[in-house]
Amino acid sequence: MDWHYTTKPFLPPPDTLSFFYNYNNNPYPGVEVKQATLLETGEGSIPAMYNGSKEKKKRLTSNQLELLERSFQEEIKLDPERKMKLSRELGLQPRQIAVWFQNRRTRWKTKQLEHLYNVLKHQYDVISNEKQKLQEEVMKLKAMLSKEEGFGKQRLGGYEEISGVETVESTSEGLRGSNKAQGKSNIEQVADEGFCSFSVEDYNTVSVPFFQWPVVPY
DNA sequence: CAACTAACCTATTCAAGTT
DNA sequence: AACTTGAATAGGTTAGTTG
Repeated sequence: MDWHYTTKPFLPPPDTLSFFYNYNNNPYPGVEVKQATLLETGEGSIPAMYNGSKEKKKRLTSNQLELLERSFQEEIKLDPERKMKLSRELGLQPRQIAVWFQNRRTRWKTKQLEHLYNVLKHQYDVISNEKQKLQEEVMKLKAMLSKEEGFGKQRLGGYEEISGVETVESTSEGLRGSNKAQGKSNIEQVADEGFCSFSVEDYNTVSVPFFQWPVVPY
C-alpha cells in the first residue's frame, strides 16, 4: 500500500452523509492529478518502524498533536502538499501524518455516528410519547362514546345525533393547536423542530440538517 | 478493457499511558 | 494487572490512468 503518489485537488466538504459510506467518492471525477514523486516528497527515507528494525511506538507530542488537530479542523482530508508541509513542520514522516489523519477521521466518524444515534433516539422518544398520549386519548373517547350510547338507549327512540368530531373535546388538542391549523401532524411538527425522518435508502443522498461539516468532536 | 496505481476504508495489533 | 488510547499495519475497495 502506498499513500503518496497521487493527489486530489482541494475538495470542498460534501453536504450529505454519503461520504460516510464512500469516502473515496470524488465529486470532481476526472480532475485527479498526478503529482509528486517519491523522491520529491522525501518519503524515500523510510523510518525505522517501516524498514524492518523494531523501534517502539512513540506517542506524538502535545505540540505535534495541536498542529495536526488544527490542520484537521481546517480540512478533514489531507492533500500531499499539506502532508509534506506538516511533515516538515513536525519532524514526522509523511506516512505518519497520513496515518494520523486516517485514524483521526475514524474517530471523528465514530463521534458523528454517536451524535446521529442520539438524535434518532430523541426523535424516537418524542414519537413514542406522542403515541402514548394518542392511545390514552382513544381510550377516553371510547369511554365517552359508550357512555353516550347508554343514554341513547334509555331515551327509548328519542334519537339524537352526536358527532364525535364536533362535540368531543380532545385532551391533546391543545398540543396540536397551531400546527393543526396549518394541517401539520405532530410528526411533521417534530421535523419542524429541527429533526427529520429518513429511511435507510435516504441515508446516502439526503442532507441532514443537524449534520455539519466539518464538525470535529473528539 | 484489463492491469496498474494510489487514494481511502475497516479491522486489528500492540505499546504506552491510566486507573 | 486490567483497561483504555492511539500509532501503526494488513488487507480490501474504489476510481483514475495507461497501454
